[in-house]
Amino acid sequence: MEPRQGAQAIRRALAVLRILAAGREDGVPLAEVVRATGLTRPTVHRIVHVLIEEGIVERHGKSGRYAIGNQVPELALARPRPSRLLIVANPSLQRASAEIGDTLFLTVRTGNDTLCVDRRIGVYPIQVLSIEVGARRPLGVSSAGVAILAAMPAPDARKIIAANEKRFEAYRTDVATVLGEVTAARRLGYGMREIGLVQGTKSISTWIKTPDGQPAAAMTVSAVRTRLGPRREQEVAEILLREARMIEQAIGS
Amino acid sequence: MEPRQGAQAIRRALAVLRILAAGREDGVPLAEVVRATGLTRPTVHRIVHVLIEEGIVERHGKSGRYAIGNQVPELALARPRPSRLLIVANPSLQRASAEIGDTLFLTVRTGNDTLCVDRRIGVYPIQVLSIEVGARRPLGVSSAGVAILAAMPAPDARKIIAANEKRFEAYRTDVATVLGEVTAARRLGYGMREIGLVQGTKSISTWIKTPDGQPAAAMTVSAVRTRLGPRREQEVAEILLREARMIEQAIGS
DNA sequence: GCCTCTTGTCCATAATATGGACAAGAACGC
DNA sequence: GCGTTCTTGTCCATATTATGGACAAGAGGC
Repeated sequence: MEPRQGAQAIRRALAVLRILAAGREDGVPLAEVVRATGLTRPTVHRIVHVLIEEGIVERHGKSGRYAIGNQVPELALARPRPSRLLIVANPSLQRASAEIGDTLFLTVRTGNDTLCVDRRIGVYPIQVLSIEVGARRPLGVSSAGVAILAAMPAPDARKIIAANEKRFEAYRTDVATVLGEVTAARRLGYGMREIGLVQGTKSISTWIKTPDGQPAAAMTVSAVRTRLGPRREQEVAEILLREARMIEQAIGS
Repeated sequence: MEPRQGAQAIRRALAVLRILAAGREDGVPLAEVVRATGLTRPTVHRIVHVLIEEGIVERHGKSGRYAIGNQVPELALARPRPSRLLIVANPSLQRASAEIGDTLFLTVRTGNDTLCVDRRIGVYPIQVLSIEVGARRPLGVSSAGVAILAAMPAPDARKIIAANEKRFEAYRTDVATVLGEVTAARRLGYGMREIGLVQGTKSISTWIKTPDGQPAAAMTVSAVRTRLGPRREQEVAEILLREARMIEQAIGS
């Protein structure tokens, strides 16, 4: 798969779109897109404004930030069915959520990003709700991303981490830290972050591989840190690992 | 709004995507994309294959057809909320569906296309179900498209019809026919097709305008032709017109 | 007022996307 | 089998297109 050429502009436009997607409803300022993509400002400006004319991007009146526009969900309607993963993961999420009681996430890999595609609220009265379906982050900044990186061949993981370098700053991390976390996750057998993206939370993630051995998703539990001591971390990890293996089975069949 | 330049390739890629979206799950053969966009084959080929590498387009193994890929719904997750129109139209659709009993559609305009965004099945035992949420067609080939064209200034409508010319052939119609239907719809006050896209069906559509006077959507009833004689056509049209006005009110407030 | 941040625009230039021409595969008829 | 007519895929010289340095103009802080 040597990169086909003659379409630089299209690839750049898509890179811009993926950064804008990470900004969700609020959008992203132009300068941030410039930073994250490494493109020059005139180029990003031109791309973004053409995409606005085409209805693919919107500009928020007040803030001037750029966000994914209306036409993207319209194009998405061409694919009506929910993904196979979402269907086969459903019973596992149900079970694990009931057993654990804390917030559960299903996160997929898409390019160099993680994307939260499902969330289950548990029964415990304190729940970490900051991450929503649709949340998108560079691979490496969340425990789910660390888990997915840990499950792939080290050179591939390193490549992705290097590609995301420019975006790490916005999440207050860096290449060295991420590499360390990935190594730790490989040793542990699951991804973990003592300091979640939200203050005072802790997350545990297991990876889910497709039949060809590539990690495609992660299952994550997030809770206030005090609820995930060493003992309970072990318990939760075992449940997640068990369900992850079941989902892998279900994908295969 | 003079078209900004320096992004021909991006605009072309989007034109390709919109054609692919009309093909839904089944996708569209390359030759058809070439026809519909008016681009040359090498250009379309290059664009489509770059989009495949980027995950925006997929190729169906068996048929070799090209279709909207996984990443499009993934990008769409960045916009979680359903559109305002869908929310405010809900009670009207409910009411009209109950009153009429035949299948009801809500269709929006997106660029030069119509896009079905909601469908309600009625109580009558024979229902026209061939059009699904996500169905996308050139403006002019469905009664909803005719209604929307009829509700806009004649020069704008003519421009769109001309732009869609190359795509009409696939739907067995042409510019002259569409122009005739639009004129008829203007006179009637609603759009109508004695011969629906599906054999033996008939459709009636009313337009819905935004506060600025631009038609943004249409509400359609489709039924087997025998169920929509002149008398009932009148009745159904009155209900649709009443509800369309109510939706317009609701959008404004 | 000044400074620093952002976004927006211009235009000469180089690099990029273009499409004519050619090739190969698939489906059909005979 | 062979010819015909579809389709899709590839090459590469060319000119058109996208690029980005430089400059400008707002917006906000102090």
